[in-house]
Amino acid sequence: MSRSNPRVLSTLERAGGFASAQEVYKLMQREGEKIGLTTVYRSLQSLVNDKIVDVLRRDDGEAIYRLCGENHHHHLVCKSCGETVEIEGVAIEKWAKAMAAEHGFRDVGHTAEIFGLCSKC
Amino acid sequence: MSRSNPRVLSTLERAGGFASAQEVYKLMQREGEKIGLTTVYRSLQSLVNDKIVDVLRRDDGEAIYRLCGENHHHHLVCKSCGETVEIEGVAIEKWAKAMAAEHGFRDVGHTAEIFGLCSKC
DNA sequence: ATGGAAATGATAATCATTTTCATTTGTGGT
DNA sequence: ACCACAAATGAAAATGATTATCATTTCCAT
Ligand SMILES: [Mn+2]
Ligand SMILES: [Mn+2]
Ligand SMILES: [Zn+2]
Ligand SMILES: [Zn+2]
Repeated sequence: MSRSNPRVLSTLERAGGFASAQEVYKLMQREGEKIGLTTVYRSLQSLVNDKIVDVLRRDDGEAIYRLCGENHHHHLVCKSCGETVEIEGVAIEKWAKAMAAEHGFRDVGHTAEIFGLCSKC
Repeated sequence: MSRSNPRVLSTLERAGGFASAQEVYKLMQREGEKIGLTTVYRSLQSLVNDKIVDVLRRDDGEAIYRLCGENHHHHLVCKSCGETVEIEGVAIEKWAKAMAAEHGFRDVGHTAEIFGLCSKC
């Protein structure tokens, strides 16, 4: 495994919201940064692995990345326009713990996403 | 636009759960059905359009389809041995609806998985 | 300086999905 | 039956993101 190239993270920060690997790459090129597409992919994957960035998918399937808040949260995503709301999951946390306990599981993590149509769509 | 080939829907029903276009296609071939991959894609898209089928994406980006309204469940998976328990998610259902309402989302679906170590591992 | 490990990036390979387009099939009128 | 025309079909090629290879470069500890 490789470590994340700091310039990739810096570019993603500057990008503001979500950006795909291809977009981050093009951005860096426009700004004169010398970097390979492969390294951009590797760095973003590494950042996701370290839970420093979130990854989701556009409707067309392209993966998009964005800086993640430091606390654990879940997502409410619009299927149509991609608008994303980070939501709290107190109920989910309890549910996950209860289910794990009930079936004798330990060291559990969980994933939970809600998707639908936002008010604008 | 084209209409959905009924054999595709029938196959997706028989698959029971999620299945990708490629999987539906292979399933039909194995069962001796004569159909083209293109028609499978077109039919699934049409079914999604008509809200007869839900579509979401696997981690690897492949689109997976399932019948709408099919009573879904969630999974508790052991990271070590792979043992899987199907669990109820009443708390999750409520949480998803509440979050959606709070943020003005409609027609929402959700995914939720719990993973950890089972009692044997 | 030197050797090995890690990082890099150009290139090729993968693979799901979409596009083309020629052919087949269905339908309705005569 | 015959014809005209629209819809459906599917083989083949194109697309495009992501991943795998692998030779080269950069780091780093000794
Ligand atoms: Mn997030
Ligand atoms: Mn549920
Ligand atoms: Zn929206
Ligand atoms: Zn186990």
